Amino acid sequence: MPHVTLEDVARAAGVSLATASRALNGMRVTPHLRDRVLAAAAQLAYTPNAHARALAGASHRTVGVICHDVTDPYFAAIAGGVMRVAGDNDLLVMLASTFRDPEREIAYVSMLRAERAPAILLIGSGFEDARWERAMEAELKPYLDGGGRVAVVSRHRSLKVDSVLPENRAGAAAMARALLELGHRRFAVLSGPRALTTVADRLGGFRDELVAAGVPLDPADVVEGPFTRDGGYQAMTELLDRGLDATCVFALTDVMAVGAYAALRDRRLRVPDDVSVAGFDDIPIVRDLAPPLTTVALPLRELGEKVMELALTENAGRRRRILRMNGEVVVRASTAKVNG
Amino acid sequence: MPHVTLEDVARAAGVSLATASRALNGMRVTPHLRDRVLAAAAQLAYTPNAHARALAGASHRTVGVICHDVTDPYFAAIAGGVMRVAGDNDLLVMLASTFRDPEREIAYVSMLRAERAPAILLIGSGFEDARWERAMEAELKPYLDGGGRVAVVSRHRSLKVDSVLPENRAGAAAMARALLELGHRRFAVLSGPRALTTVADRLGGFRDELVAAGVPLDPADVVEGPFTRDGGYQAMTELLDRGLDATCVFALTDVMAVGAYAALRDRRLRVPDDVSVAGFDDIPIVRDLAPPLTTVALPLRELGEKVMELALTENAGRRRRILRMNGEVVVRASTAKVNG
DNA sequence: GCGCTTTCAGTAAGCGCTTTCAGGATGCTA
DNA sequence: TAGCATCCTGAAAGCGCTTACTGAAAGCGC
Repeated sequence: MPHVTLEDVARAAGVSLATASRALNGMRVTPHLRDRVLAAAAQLAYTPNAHARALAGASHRTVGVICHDVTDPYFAAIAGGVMRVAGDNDLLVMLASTFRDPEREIAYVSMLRAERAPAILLIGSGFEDARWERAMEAELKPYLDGGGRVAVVSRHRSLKVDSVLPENRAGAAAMARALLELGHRRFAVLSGPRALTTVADRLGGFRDELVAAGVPLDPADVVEGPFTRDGGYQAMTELLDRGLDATCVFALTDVMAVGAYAALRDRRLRVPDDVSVAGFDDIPIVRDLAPPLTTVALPLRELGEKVMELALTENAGRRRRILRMNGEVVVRASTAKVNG
Repeated sequence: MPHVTLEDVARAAGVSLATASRALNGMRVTPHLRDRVLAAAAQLAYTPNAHARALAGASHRTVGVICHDVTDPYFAAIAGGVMRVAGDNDLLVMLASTFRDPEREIAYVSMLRAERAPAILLIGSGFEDARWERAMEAELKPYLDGGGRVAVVSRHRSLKVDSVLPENRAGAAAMARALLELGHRRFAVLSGPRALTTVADRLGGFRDELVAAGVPLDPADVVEGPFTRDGGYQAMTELLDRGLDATCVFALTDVMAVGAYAALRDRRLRVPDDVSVAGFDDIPIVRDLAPPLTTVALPLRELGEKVMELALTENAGRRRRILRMNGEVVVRASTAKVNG
């Protein structure tokens, strides 16, 4: 037989469907009957069909989390925070990775809509792409209208939903200040794809602060690569091939900084003796690198906890709530003082 | 209005429910009508209710993956492989983390059963616990009988399902040989919880090989801690507090080795000059540590790809298939030669 | 032009569950 | 003991969709 159904249980217990349902859901039922139902259910290894249940109106407890890549420690850390809060609220979490494909991202939202997930969390930088924005809005609008809840980390341009924003711009500016303080005057940046809002913010914040201090950042000193370890490796290698002039390299994410470390090691260059390196995010691993990485510490787990909480909290007024989360520069051994 | 239903679409298009359904599912329908249906659907931002659809018998495409902790690079890497294959097969992946809680693991299986997921993948070491085994079996049996597919990575004791097994025992033995080869004779082991099958296998393989070479491993030299970075840190610290006698420390996982590095650094001890360190798994980050870690390289992504493939392939005979995956010792700079 | 097959839209029967509604016991008040 | 409120149980109506099954229209050979 393909599946044990509630009807089987009811029949085995000699009660009606309604009674069986009530017994299983803990509503008032004569103890005598309740026991018979539970026993029958256990005996038949009955598992209610979640779809039928959802269809029949019972609310379900699986929230969706969409990020670029769970494999990336940045997202893993945030996801960890989300799962903590979800666990406390007896929710199950469904993690999806888009691998930075806007199409796939929208496909996932669509499928979560279809599943009637009570909440959808979008983690990670949005795309600066009008077409994408419109498509996303088209998916989200009816979902929200249908009572769905949406909250996002770090994408803000147009989406009118609750969000928690890492202070990318301010964090990058603070990093610029810290590095200037150490005496650096010639910088290079390992950047990610320009289409990501995070890139625009971090790069802009860094550059503006330098410029404000009278230290220009030549566009040629900004090398672009994928937001991955290998992207960092490539970008750093490219910089090296051109003949590195900078005393300090700022990677827009820690993951890229890891790649940069490897590229430098392959060239027998030492950090920070030959060149200083700084990152952004403070993913857990960077304090275990040699040397430990100077970076902007974002409270990643907390970001995750906050979005989940935002999505959980009723927001009747339907006004967008924004939580700004500060990053803090943590100077570790990867950045050296330079004698001006 | 809460939700646009197929009926709304059908009415708007002036056709019957059946026709609307067929048009949306790409079955033969007069082009004229088909267009009207599609237009209506688009106009109303219609999304089919996945639950209703599943209930009505359409197969659904979300497989469940259960692991201990997605945040751990080991699982993240395997999950990456799973998602690759799933993506190629147009499947969505639902990732769940149990945080090593057997209860929660069973709860997730139960809920995936309820969702009628076409496949469930269990990633990671099983628990050596008869009660757990029985409960798990009780969940899995009816699921399999109902046509569900199950495949696992690295738990083998009792579960009668397709599995891909990292050669933990052989890998650990090979590591022992490699380390003996380097001249080491006094070892310490950073171990995980004994209840995990992986621990038993790796520790056993390592110890047996040493013993075979006439090098005993005193139980006091095996320190147990959680299978985490902090677990490694603690265990290493404990070892150091006792007065480290070994020339080489073998961490049962790379993640623990990372913690060990930190503990050693805090004591101003150098790897490998003061002590050699080896790990197991070859998670991506370890080649970026300083020094790069000697470890047993498991093809993690591939493990993930294989389980997903196992689950996808029909296995009519219902005979358990086992894929054994070899690990290979990769000697990097964290282990030094010792002059015997 | 007649009976045949073929094509395609519509009708209706569920999928398995929750929940409203109605009715039969039961227990209480007077 | 009659009369009413209280509790439970069971019957039945969907939730939104897919998919036989039905039947009308159209195409074909003779």
